[in-house]
Amino acid sequence: MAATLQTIADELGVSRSTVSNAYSRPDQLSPDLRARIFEAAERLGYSGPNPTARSLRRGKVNAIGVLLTDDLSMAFTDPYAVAYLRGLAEAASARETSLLLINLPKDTEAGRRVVSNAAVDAFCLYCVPDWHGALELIRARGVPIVIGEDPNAFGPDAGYVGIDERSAARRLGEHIADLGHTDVAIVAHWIVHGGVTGPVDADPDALRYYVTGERVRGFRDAFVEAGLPWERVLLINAAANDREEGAAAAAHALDRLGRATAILTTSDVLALGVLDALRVRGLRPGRDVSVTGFDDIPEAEPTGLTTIRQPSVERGRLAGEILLDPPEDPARRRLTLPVSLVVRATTGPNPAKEKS
Amino acid sequence: MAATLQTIADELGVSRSTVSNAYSRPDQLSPDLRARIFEAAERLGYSGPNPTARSLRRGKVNAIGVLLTDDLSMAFTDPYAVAYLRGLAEAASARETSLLLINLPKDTEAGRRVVSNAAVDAFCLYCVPDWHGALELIRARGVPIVIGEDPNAFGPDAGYVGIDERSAARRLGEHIADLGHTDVAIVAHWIVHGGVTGPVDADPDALRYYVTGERVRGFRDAFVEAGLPWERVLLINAAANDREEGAAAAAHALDRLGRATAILTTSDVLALGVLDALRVRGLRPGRDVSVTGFDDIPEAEPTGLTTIRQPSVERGRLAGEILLDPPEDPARRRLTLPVSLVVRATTGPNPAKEKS
DNA sequence: CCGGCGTACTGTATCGATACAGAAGGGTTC
DNA sequence: GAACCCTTCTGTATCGATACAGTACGCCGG
Repeated sequence: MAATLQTIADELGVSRSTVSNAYSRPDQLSPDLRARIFEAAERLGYSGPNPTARSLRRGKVNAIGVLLTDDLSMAFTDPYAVAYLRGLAEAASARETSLLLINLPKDTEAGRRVVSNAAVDAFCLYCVPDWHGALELIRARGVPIVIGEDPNAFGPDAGYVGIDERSAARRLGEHIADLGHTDVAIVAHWIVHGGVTGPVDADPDALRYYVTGERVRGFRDAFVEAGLPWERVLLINAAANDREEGAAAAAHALDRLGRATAILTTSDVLALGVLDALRVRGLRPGRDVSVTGFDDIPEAEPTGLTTIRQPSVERGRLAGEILLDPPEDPARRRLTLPVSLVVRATTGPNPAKEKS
Repeated sequence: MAATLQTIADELGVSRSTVSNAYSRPDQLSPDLRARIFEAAERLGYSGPNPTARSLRRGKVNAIGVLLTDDLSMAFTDPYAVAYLRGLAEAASARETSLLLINLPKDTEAGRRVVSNAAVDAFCLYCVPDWHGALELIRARGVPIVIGEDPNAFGPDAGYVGIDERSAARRLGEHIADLGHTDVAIVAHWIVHGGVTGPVDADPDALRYYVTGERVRGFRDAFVEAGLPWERVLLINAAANDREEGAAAAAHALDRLGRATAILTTSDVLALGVLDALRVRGLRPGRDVSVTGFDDIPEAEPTGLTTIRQPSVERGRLAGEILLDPPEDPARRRLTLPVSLVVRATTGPNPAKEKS
């Protein structure tokens, strides 16, 4: 039988309230009595108020829920996710709040149980597949939410910290078009969910995964404006957002007649894989084949990768701040952050044109 | 005023217990009534039992606490930590349990508050500095604990999943000694806590940080046995366990008269930094200077790093299993896992001897 | 017609704390 | 000496659920 406030109260012949005050409101009792309470607590093996009971009474648990999809290694492995979580953890930590990492199982019923049982003050959704059934339950929980992707996923009540994915991608597309490339491939994660890595024929307006959809549409915007027919663009699905899949996807663009001279990707990690594929084939990035990424992860700079720089850590930090110190002004709970195009060595003029 | 079980009960004229059963024990009521309860819940905006109240009553919160030191980026950035956390998350997730990442602030008082407020069923300590004041509070909480480093830190009641750090390091030391090296430097993290990167004069028997202490002592064991006087070994402190500090530390061993021909490190990450430092100076790893790591992180293999392979993911997974499904047999709650020496290209014979 | 049993639901105690109104006691002020 | 205040503590209501014993009732066998 573990000691509770009452145990200590009985031991000293004071009220339970007083013992509670000793821990939570030291100004409400004399220092002398407080010291005696702590001494008795120590003696009886009481280590302070039960966090669960306290949370119930206070209506606050000091935790933010972070949902991870079934592939949870990504949360720790993907450099963008790592940066985002770091920002979030910083904001939370500054407010004495912890992060509850919730792994969302594939099984919907189990997913609902896990979400229902999560004692949190708020949820931060930063890359949950939009189609997962547990999302609706999260909204029903009625706790504050910040999302990091589709600004419309949860309606205007949810906070939002994101970037203009589409126009950012468009800038990459324009850069490639300006360099004269006409044989272009796009390597994108989750064009089709649950699919394999390889070329797909998909309508950019009908992609389910928001981020990929917007980025692909942004690429198309640029190409269409540059007069490059969309039908000529090779769309390649990557089954996972990692380096290996990036390399595997690139193979489909490189080992064919009419090899692509430019490969755009939806993330730096995929782009690094594409570069691996080039290296294996003895192709020079930026000369034989141009490659672009997205995110500007730390590895992008030493690699010379042309990419979009986005404030990943900042996105996480701001999400945390919006959840824990919600700004009065609703407009300040929905932020679109600026990005910039970083041109490095992996992009260059279309070699086919140079010759002519 | 949010809806509770009582709201639903009143609406339908049934008892609160019955509504509770609808959610938690479907076999206790007729399917028909259960459906009506869910319908009413939907209508009144009730999203299921409050997790905090449920946790209080059940005495279980379905969460494992993971403490991170103030430098929390490490938890996401350090490859060993990432692997460990992944294993832990897998074990937890399989049991519908979440991970509560608790950032331990530098300020001891705030640290105690955060630990006290953490609603968890168990704690997993995998790299908390041994000297942090909040540790004692964790033990006082009386919840199950598994530690991943110093097996004696919490007494025999705590679970333990680790490796024999000292004998593992000894094998690296023997390997280096066998190759004939006599000018040896050791780059180690946290030889002195809060210190700067650079040579230090420290007694291996008096190091506070357990892992570093054991590994350094293991190196010494090997050297002493090989007849290499410990006084000749250059000990270099790395202020952080990252690549940059590894490179900075290596500079102290390379830019001096009587340059080291072998540099042992306490982690692969540091070793990668040492290799960076060699590259900058045009020195060939395994030829001009031998380098060893520790952990066998994914990057070690392509780099050709000689290191100790340890089961990082497995350590996390087993820790989670011990916490969530404690084996009856106490011996099975304290595991020392095997490691192996992986010799690759970064170690080779002492070039000074070859010449003669 | 009675005992026994299974199903469906109810009622109360309880988990371990905090909030808040109130009371006791001593000291000031006019 | 009455009115008032401050400090220090007390007592009760409450947070939102679950556990468990108990009740009501229909059904079956004998």
